[in-house]
Amino acid sequence: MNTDHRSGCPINLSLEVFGDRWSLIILRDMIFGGRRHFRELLNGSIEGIASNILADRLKRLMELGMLTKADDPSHKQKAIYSLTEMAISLVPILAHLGAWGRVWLPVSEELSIRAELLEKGGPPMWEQFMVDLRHEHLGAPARASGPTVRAILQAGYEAVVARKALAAVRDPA
Amino acid sequence: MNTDHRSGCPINLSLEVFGDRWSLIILRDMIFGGRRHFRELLNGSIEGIASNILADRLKRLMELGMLTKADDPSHKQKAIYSLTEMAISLVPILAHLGAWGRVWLPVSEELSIRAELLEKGGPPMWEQFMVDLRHEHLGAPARASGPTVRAILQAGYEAVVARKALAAVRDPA
DNA sequence: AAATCCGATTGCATTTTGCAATCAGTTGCA
DNA sequence: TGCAACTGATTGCAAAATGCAATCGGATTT
Repeated sequence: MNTDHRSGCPINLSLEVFGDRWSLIILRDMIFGGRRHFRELLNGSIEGIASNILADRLKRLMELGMLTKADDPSHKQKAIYSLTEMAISLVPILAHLGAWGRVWLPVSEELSIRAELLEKGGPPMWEQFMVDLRHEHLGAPARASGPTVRAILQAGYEAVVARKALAAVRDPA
Repeated sequence: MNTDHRSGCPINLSLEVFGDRWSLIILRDMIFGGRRHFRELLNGSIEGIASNILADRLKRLMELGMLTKADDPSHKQKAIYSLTEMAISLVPILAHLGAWGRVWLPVSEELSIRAELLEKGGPPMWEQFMVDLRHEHLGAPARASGPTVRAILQAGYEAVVARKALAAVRDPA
């Protein structure tokens, strides 16, 4: 059980889990981007993770109980990574982190619209999102009605992108 | 403005601020431990930070706008580090992080009692705590009445330590 | 006058990271 | 059938970060 921790402080132990530059990025892409495969995570993240780091972090997150891995039945070579409840319960923290970053850091509009929507939706929206994720990743029952939270966030993102593209056409720099 | 960031994503930018093993530990010790001096931070943290890392992180956090440094008037050699609003507004995130760690990680009872109290106090208690911190670090007005939140957390900690010591006396292993 | 405390700094070995190339097996398509 | 593209990784290597111990010059305490 006690495998070499610096201290039993909750904040310290949390840092030992994702106190690095990539683990939370991977979880972000799985949670908000819906990515489930190695290549999706490798090519999909804007930040450009290296494949050896990705492999290492996926392994680590699995050992920590944040992810599981299964064979993709439709594709003998593909592996599907799933979030565990431990990872899904990070949603409120990611929402707070996004809100904090929006206030204090030089975020871009496109990439912070999701954080803004999630902040406005508040804890009820986070809870809906977690239900969606449990459905996707743990096989739990889906919500009865309405679009998924990820679809809502994605729609907001696309609206911003479209609006900026339109503005660029109208007013070429 | 744009000084070499991996992306404008709020979560990524947040990770660039404290996505390492020490920055949040230092902020934790300042926020919850009330430490203001280099030596207090050096000797006070259970995890045992090295002096060169501490010096580097203090400098970094100052450059990022999370801390300020001032001369201690009572001691020509001492420097006092203060939290900025940017750092104080991390309190809700630290509270969530502590709550998450308490559920999913092998925390020790002594070191997680603060997180437990903060969780039970909820957002109203966090807000009180932030008012206290603004008073301590920014010279803002103090709350009119009642003990500081840190004093409450500290009392809880000491109660646990005392209870465990008593149990050890009564039942020597 | 001596010892201790102050916020660091230095040197050095170890570990982690970043990057590019590569791997063997699987799949899709001509 | 042949072959290119794609699958989840692995390897080698240079650069950066970390951990650790010793040390610094000045200030304060005893």
